[in-house]
Amino acid sequence: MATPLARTTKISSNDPIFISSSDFSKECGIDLSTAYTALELASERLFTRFFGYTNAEGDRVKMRWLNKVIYKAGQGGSELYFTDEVLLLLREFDALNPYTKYKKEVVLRLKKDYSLDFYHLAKKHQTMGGFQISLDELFQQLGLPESYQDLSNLKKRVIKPSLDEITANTDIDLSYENVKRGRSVVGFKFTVKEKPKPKVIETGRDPNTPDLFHKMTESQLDTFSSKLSELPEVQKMAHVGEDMKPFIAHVGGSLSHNYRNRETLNADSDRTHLNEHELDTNEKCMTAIRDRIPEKRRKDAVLCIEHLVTASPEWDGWGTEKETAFFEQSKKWLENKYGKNNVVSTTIHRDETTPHLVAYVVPVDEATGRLNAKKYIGGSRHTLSQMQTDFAVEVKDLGLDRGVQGSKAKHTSIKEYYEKLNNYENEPGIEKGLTYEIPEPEFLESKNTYGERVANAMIDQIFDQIAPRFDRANALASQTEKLKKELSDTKKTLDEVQQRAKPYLDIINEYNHPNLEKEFNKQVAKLKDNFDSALEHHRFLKRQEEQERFNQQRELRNQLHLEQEQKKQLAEQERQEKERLALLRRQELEKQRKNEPKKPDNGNDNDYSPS
DNA sequence: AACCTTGGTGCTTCCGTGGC
DNA sequence: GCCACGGAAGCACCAAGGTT
Repeated sequence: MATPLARTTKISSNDPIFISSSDFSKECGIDLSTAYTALELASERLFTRFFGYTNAEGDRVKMRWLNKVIYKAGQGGSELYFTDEVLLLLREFDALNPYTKYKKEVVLRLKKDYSLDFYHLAKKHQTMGGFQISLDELFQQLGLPESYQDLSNLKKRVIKPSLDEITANTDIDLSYENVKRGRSVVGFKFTVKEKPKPKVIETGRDPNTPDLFHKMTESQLDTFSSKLSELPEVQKMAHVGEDMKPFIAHVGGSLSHNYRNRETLNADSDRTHLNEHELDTNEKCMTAIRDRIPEKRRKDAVLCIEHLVTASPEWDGWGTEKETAFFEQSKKWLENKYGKNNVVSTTIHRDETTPHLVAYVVPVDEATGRLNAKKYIGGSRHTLSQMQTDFAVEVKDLGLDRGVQGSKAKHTSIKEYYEKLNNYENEPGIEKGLTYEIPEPEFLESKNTYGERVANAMIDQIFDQIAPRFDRANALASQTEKLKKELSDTKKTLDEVQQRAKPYLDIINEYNHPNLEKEFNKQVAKLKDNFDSALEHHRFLKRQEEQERFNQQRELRNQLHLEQEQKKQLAEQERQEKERLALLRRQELEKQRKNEPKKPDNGNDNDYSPS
């Protein structure tokens, strides 16, 4: 804080530079209550510090920064008296000496006692890639106490912590190695490397357009928005300041999304050129909003209303003249509702799923000149609902109807949408978690070395695993596009089918009348009765038929039985007749034998005759 | 006021290694 | 091969500041 003043004013060692506690607390970002003590301590430490150099004659010169410090108890600050040599050096070697020009943020981040000294040495030798320094020189330059003659303590407590802090908090990586003579360390070789610059998002917008939100990462934007709102200059522009802080941060974020100056995941960059902005940059838009907000206002006033006007994705007007008319009528409706001057700026987005219009409205009541959002969108919980109904009337001629009143449908907020994108691991089909193997510590390996090794191994493994997931994500995106097209084709087919079916559906609807239904039911009842009678008759006939069939079968059986009996009788008669004939034959033969004379026996064996 | 965390300091112990 | 020295690691203690 003091050195810029010492550099730029023509003061001598007798002129003090006054640093107040309040300035000190602001600059260092600490509470005012602790700033008094901190300033006193800082002054004390600076008073004890010295530096050295070799003059033209080759003599070593040691010099203190300050020759006097006065704590002004009554004025809440300290008076610093720089030595003439320091003042001279600051003035004359300003251009060559980077030490006095380091950013305050860098200086404040270096908390260790010797970090700043090492940082200074490193920056001085950065272009050469590093520097070598003997132990004696190091002790002299840093003003190290004798206790650090123990090299282990010097490394452990001075060099390593300082280098770690510099590497973690500044724009350079600083490392070191021993310089030995025999086995003794006689100095150190420090290596300085510039860190790679942080990546920026290329938005493809006009490079000639100056823009506060251009080429920043998401976190940078957030930080910037927040910091911007804290700047006295911005607060001054905001007339009052305090209540503009969150407002500028919020609107800044909204505008950078609106003007596509930040990465917008749900937008198709190929269609971004189709977007229309009433004011061509977000900076102009922010200025216009700010200019419209009255200087005198309540602390809790609503400063701006962001409107989003759209219609169902299925509407057939998208991409036709109807779309243009829709947005024109929407704007006209907003201007009628809020007054033309209050509708500060409008934007049409055509690069998201459904085209929509975004309008920034400052709710100034023309009658009183005051902010009065309640007049337009407050008062009753039905106001917004009524607004939807009014708007529906405005665009009814375009074939649009009001949405379902009192619908419980819940939109996916942008936050939820992005959270879902980020939590892709929970999606089905996506592998969960990243895995990595932690290497085993080597024998006698130090914790620091092992820690670095583990960290490097984990980073390598995680990168290896992330890369294919990116590929898969791209593949999924392409698949999604394909499915979207299929869905679109299916919708077209469905529309065609509905068109074809329409005449039939109309006929059905035409006959869909209560009396017809009664008649239909009557006819059905009659038919049912007829059916029941017919069924009964059918059953009767069937019973008769079965009875007849039974009778026929019985008759047949009787007849068969009779025939069998007759057969038996005939067989019996036949047998009796045979027996009678046989008897008659025997009787005839007996009679013949009795009547014939007796013949001699001539030994004829063939002669057979009964005896 | 008690407790915890962080950073600094002094000291000891252990082990590897270069010199003799 | 012995030994003194350098370097690494860890313990104990203290002070200051923050948290509960």
